[in-house]
Amino acid sequence: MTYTQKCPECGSTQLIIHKERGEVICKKCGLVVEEKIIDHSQEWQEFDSDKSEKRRRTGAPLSYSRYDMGLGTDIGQRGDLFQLEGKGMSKFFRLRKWQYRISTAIERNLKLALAELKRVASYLKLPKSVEEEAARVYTMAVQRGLVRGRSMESVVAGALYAACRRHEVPRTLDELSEASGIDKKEVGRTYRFITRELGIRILPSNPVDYIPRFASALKLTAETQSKSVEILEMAENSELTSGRGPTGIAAASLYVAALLNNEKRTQREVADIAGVTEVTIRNRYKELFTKLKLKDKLKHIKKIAA
DNA sequence: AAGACGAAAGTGGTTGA
DNA sequence: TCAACAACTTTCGTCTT
Repeated sequence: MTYTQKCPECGSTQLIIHKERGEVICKKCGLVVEEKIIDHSQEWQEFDSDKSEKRRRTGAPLSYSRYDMGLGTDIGQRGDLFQLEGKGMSKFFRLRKWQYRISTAIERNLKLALAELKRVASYLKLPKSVEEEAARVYTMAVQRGLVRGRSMESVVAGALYAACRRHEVPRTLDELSEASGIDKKEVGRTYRFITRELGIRILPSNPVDYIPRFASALKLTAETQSKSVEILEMAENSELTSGRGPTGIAAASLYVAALLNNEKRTQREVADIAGVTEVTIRNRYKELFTKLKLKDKLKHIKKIAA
């Protein structure tokens, strides 16, 4: 999908389309250009090219929030039985019994898991699309028997984390951990496990995605927010971001931006919101200073203030 | 007194043999 | 499977406002 509009505020053409929020946001100045956009894209995922061609928009949409997407198939009880006798008959009954057992086991599991998933998702105020994605991931995990040996809750948390990352509405591992009551390490472990097993590729999370949330939690102005995005881009160009924790970088750039805009927040405050320590912020923004030569700028501003 | 700073030691995860 | 390694945290003492 392309978006060719210009930002009416600053004229920038760098507009970000946020499907889950239904908003178009200017990357430069943070202005919400358009909101409550209707998502016209198809709501299902495609597994292979063969099936995707057969998809038609008829009937109720497929939903991964339902354990069998409303499309279960059972081995029948009557009708085609008359052709079988003896061995065939007993085999048939055995199959039916197992199918019943397996499907009820999976169903029970999914029922519980999806309820848990719903709870955690709403606790974190996650958009519906992420919830669906997580449900899909979880369903695949169950079908592949990846839940065995792991607690259901931790797999749910892992699936949610993966879904968040994919939809670029990042929540930190800490937040997932707090919402689900699962140890942070455990969430990370199962997250890595299921994404590896299911072959889900995830882009490394972008620090910019954290900025709006952190900024609003710190009650910073929009100017500061876009300032920090600016700093973030400069940092990225100077190769300062690779290999570092995205939250730390986001926190540091916010801290610096707040300083530059005379909206000073203590390192402690920023650190708490971002879920990193003050030390990390110090290290990051020390790097920002030396590499980006922000030092002079800051001194300049201080002089004006004094 | 609170915040900022930095050194040093410890932790969990990744990588490469 | 193990050791080396980088990033990050914890802790604590010192400096600045």
